[in-house]
Order: sequence, then C-alpha cells, then structure tokens
Amino acid sequence: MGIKKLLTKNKVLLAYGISLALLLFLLRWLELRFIIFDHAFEIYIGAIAIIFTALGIWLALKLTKPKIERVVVEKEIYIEQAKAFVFNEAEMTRLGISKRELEVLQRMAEGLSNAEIAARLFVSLNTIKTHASNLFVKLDASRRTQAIEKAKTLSLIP
Amino acid sequence: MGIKKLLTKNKVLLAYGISLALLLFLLRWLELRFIIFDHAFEIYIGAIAIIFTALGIWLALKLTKPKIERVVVEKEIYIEQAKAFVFNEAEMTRLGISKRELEVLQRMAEGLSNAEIAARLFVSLNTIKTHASNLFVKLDASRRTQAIEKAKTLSLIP
DNA sequence: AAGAAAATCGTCCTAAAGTATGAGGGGAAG
DNA sequence: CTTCCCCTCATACTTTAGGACGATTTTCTT
Repeated sequence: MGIKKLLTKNKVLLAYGISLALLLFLLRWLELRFIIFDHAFEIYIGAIAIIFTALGIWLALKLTKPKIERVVVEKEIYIEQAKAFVFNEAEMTRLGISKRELEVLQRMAEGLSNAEIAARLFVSLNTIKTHASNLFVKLDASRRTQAIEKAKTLSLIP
Repeated sequence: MGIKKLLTKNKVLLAYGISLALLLFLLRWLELRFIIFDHAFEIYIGAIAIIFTALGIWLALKLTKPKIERVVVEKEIYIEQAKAFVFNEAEMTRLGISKRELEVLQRMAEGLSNAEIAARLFVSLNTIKTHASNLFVKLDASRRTQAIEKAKTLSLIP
C-alpha cells in the first residue's frame, strides 16, 4: 500500500498534510514579521517531519498486524435428516420377534408376496406362511398391511 | 467536510500541529540561546526524524479503523421428526389417480381390509375392489403392499 | 447332554384379495 | 346436447393370504 494511495484514501491523513503545510506558511509569516533567519532550515525541518511521519505511518501499517474485529454471524442451516432410522431392538425383544420373522416382515413391507419372499429366502412357501402367521399374532395384526403399519410405528422397519 | 471542521473536530491533528510548532520554536530557541556544536544540525534532524516517526506510528495505530471480519458460523439445526408430510399432487395428476382412489389408498395403507374400507366409505366391497384394481394398474403394482410402498415413495401418502 | 427356542415344512380349509368384464348414473367440458 | 371421466355396483373366476393343526430338524443355552 503506497503513501499516495493512503493519502487519497484517508481524509484524515490528507487533512493532516494540509495542516502541516499551513503551519509551515504560518512559520514563514512569523519569520518575515519578526526574526529573519535562514528560511531553508524550517522548510527542511518540515519536510523531514512530513517524510518521517509518513514513514512512521507506513511502518505502523506494514509491521503491525491488521486490526480485525471479528463479528460472528450465526447462520442457521436447516438440515432435513434422511430420516435416520433407528431400529427398536427393545420392542423386538419385547414382542418376541425372531430374526427370521423380522426378515420376512421386511420383505413384506417391500411389497413382496409370500411366494416371492420364499424364493428370496430359499425356503418353502409354507415356511413363510408360518412366519407370517406368527408375526401377526406377535404384532396383534390380522393382515399383512396392518402388521407393516404397526411395525413401522414401532420402528421395527423403516 | 472542511479542513477547519476537521481540525476542530480532531484533537489529535490539532495537537500534532501544535507540537510541531512548539518543536520548531524550541529548536530555534536552542539555536539562539546556546552555542551550537558542529554536528548540531544532524542531531536536530535525527531527533526530528525519530519524533515524527514515532508520531506517525502512533497516528497510524490510533486512526486506522479496525477491519471488520464477518465470520459466518453455520449452525446446524436438525428438523425434528415432526417432518410435515407434503402431498405430491403433481404425481397424483401424472398417474391419473382420482380423489376416491386416493382415499382407498390411504385406508389401505392404514392396514384396513377391503371390507373395512367399504364400510368406512359407505360403498360396496365390489366398488373398493374396482378402485383397488385401478390403483394397482396406475401404480404399476400387483399387490396392495406394493402399491402402498410405491405411494409412500411418491409422497402420495405419509 | 437335555431342554428350549427357532426354523423348517406339510396339509386342509376358509377368507380375502385380485382379475376381467359389463353396466348405470352423474357431473363437467366441449 | 353429447362425450368423457369418475364413481358406483355386480357377477364370475383365479390367486393369494391367512388360520389351525402337526411334525421334524437346527441352534442355542444351561
């Protein structure tokens, strides 16, 4: 960041420079009025003062860490959770539902028929029927759709 | 904003100008009063330089505005499972599902049998069967459980 | 090793679900 | 007014689901 830029940028510094110039003129006026000495001396001092003031400012700006005022803005982000399904194992234990029965239940909820479930689990249709019947008793349901509904509210299936 | 106003407003600048003037007078006074050494001029210059450098540094530190850094902190908020169900009417229109059919679909998802649905909607069992059949065609399902699954993923039912 | 629980499979039967087809009434749009 | 869609209902039939037994085999626990 150059001095020129600084001066044009900062009104305060500009005013400062102008005031210094005015001061020098004042001195000259005083000089003319009262004591007459070497004019060059005051001008030189003034120039030195300006230069080193600028140098001081430059030094300060360059060498010091920039003042940073940290403003923390809290931005609320609403995250729609992908419905993190947490399996309710306690409920499964309470109802006495076995692992195999749960598997059948899951497939039933997927919309598969008993025959399809039997094929996927490599067992006979009768076995699936038995599991289904046991499930209905344990879930207190009389239809598979009802069983699915109950199982979902109990977080046994997503 | 005029210079005059700036000067009267900013005490720092005023003090600075005055100090410069005083310094010059002091130097002149010293020059008049005492005998100047050979290197008096260099000493003056050095003193002026040091003083005004310090002044410049002080000025810079005092007058620079702190940079405001806006830190955006993202606060994650997880939506509770009160997750409002938004009915996908577009999908219903696309599939050509009628109001009555949707009603039947909803009851089916609740686990009701066709007979129960018929009783609740005050129509005959055959009517429900017809609606169900039409639904299966429109939803490309062959079972009610499958229809329910599809309808749920399409946000036709919660 | 014995017992309990779980998983498997079967049969018989009934109930419910699903398919196919036809048909009548009513409302909305052309 | 006529056409189209929706809702309604019916009949006849097929398929699937579900209930009620019993039975054998694994698997785990004690």
